[in-house]
Amino acid sequence: MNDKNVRIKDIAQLAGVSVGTVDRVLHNRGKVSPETLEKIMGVLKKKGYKPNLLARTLGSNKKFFIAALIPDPTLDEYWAHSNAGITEAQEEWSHYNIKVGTFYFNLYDKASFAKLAAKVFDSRPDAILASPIFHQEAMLFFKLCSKNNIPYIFFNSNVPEVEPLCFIGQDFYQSGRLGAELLDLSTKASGTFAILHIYEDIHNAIHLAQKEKGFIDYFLEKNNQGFKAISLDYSHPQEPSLEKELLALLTDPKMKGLLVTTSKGLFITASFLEKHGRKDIRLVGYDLLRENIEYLKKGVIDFLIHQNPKRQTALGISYLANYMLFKKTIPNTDLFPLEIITRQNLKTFNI
Amino acid sequence: MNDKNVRIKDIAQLAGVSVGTVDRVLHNRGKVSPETLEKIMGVLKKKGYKPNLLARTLGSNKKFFIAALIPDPTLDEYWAHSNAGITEAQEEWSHYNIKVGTFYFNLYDKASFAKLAAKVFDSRPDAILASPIFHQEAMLFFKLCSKNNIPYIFFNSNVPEVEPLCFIGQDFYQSGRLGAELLDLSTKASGTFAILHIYEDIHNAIHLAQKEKGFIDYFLEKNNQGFKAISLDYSHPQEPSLEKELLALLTDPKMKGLLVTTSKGLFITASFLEKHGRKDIRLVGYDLLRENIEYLKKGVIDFLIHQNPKRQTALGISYLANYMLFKKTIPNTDLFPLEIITRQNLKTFNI
DNA sequence: GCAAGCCATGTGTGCGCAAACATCACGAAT
DNA sequence: ATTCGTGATGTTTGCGCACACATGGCTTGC
Repeated sequence: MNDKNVRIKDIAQLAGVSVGTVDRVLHNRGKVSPETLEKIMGVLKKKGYKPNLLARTLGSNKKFFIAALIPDPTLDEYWAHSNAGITEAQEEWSHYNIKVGTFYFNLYDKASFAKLAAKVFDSRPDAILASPIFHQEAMLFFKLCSKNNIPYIFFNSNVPEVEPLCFIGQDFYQSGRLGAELLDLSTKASGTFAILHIYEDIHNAIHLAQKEKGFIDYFLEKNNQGFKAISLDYSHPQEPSLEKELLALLTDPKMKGLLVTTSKGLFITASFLEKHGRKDIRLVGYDLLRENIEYLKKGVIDFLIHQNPKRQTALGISYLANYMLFKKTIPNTDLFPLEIITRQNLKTFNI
Repeated sequence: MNDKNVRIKDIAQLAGVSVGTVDRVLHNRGKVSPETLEKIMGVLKKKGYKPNLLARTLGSNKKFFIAALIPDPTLDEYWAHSNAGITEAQEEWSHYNIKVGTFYFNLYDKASFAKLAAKVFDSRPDAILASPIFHQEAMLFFKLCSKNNIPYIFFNSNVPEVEPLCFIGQDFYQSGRLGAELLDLSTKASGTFAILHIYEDIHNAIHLAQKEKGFIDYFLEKNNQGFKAISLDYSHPQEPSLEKELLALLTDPKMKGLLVTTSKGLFITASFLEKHGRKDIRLVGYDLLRENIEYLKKGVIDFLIHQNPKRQTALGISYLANYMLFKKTIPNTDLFPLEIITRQNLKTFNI
């Protein structure tokens, strides 16, 4: 085969037409007779034409604007990581005429989501990356985007009803199973295991339910071996009452381990366990937040499951850029590996 | 600030010179008077000029050739993954005038490495990605490359003496510590733990030593709690003798867990444990090879540590491409996270 | 029968840059 | 004084493509 790249010019020459006609074929701009169309298509396929993407983006002097709609990173450490991923990707794609604008809503305030969504719409973005944590509000907004042909990718949580271009996140069911397994492996004895939902807001109820199902299923499969799994909800935790309830929970001498589904609930539980000196109870939870890391190092938390929020958003921007710039097809869903963090591999994740 | 990108033309205009002069400054091509140089530098800094990398690579119609020197992927599943990463990256960068040529040497044959290295050199590559598993031979060859100003990146193993542009791999010491920790966590009792080196060839002796040190150190820190760590070498394993030796090892009733440092040694050990029904001994090892995955699923292996060979090579190519194309600075070393694989998160790594 | 319209196709320009090429002034050598 | 070299600078071309624009023939309608 010929080593040189085939250009539009070459195709035109081989088909006996001008570059303009080839261009029309490549972009479906019509006004091409069926015969020449067929001829050009033939040559195109035969020579395996691949557009030079550099020249393409250079030539079409388009600017793209991506709006990122995420919770305020200053209010929550987890979202700060998401935000960092956006910043990183922004940097990376700035060369390609891609600009990213961030819109931060209040994690605890549905109304602020709706308000910001309106702002996003007003900014006339070419695409949107969002964490649609308020289901109803998100559904409304992204239906509107759909109508206006604005593509969007979701990360962290999904709203499948509005069919995003892609969902980037984790398999929560499997995540619950993993949590269960880690407790199981690190105890190697039958007993009672609990999954705790400690949250201040309801927006991630769906995740929690899925995690719970995975957790329960895992132990159900071991049912005949004396394992018992229980699930407990602590919404809107006021410190004193929560502590009393947790204490009640731990009166069960068979209690072997806890999986805490929310990252903040985790370090609350950890502090509790530490305070009461319950070293015999294994503790597993989510996310590399500062306090969780501290408790992991101390040995109060045994395993952390990492969601890689930074990579989620960076990939989201990257996908959108590729989609718009290069018409790349992107996967319908991209579920990240469930990464297990312990004391010994923590630093290798250099957070 | 002005929204528009500043171009060379703009800089030239502001400095009252022509684009040619600015170009000379940007590329250190000399022939610029000190005054104009200073003036241009000033404008450059003031306007924060950033070259349009698309236009740059388009304009300088350079082709780059990267040679990848790795063990024959058909002889070993681990290296097949490395090779897959190269293929993937090749695809990704083909648009940017970057071509990758692969050179496969025999993993068990130093001479073939030297021979292939010569071929690599003859191909006059602009850069090299290599796994320098034969220390001496690699040292010789890359000294030559160094003299000829051919940049190179190492992955998997390192030869720091020849100062590669970057080393991509894992922290083997920490990896040994992690292996120890996983055994420790999944037994929660004092006893004897062994690190086993089972290998057919000596080339990765350095890794093994580092892993061993980490392993031993971990348990040393627990010494007062009745932990004991031993290390055993089984080079050139002939199945019968190896089995006998392993059997001898397991007569110690206190034996709680094994860390096997080589991926092939791992499934040999697993088959042995399975055969003798030693379910009480925890087994930890390396790499997502087909057989290891089987034993993980069966529960014979408890944890696998993933080295992500595919991502190592893909990143290596990516680094070299960025280095040559965009003059991007790349890190001196990039140590990958130590990823822990269990039955429950295995599928989320979609190997 | 001739202008208007339209379809199929060809041509030109610019994206931002690298690099070859051109100019020009000034001083040294003949 | 004329030539030549050289350092400093300006000008042009082309990379491969998108897209606006131009052309030219052929069909309509009156």
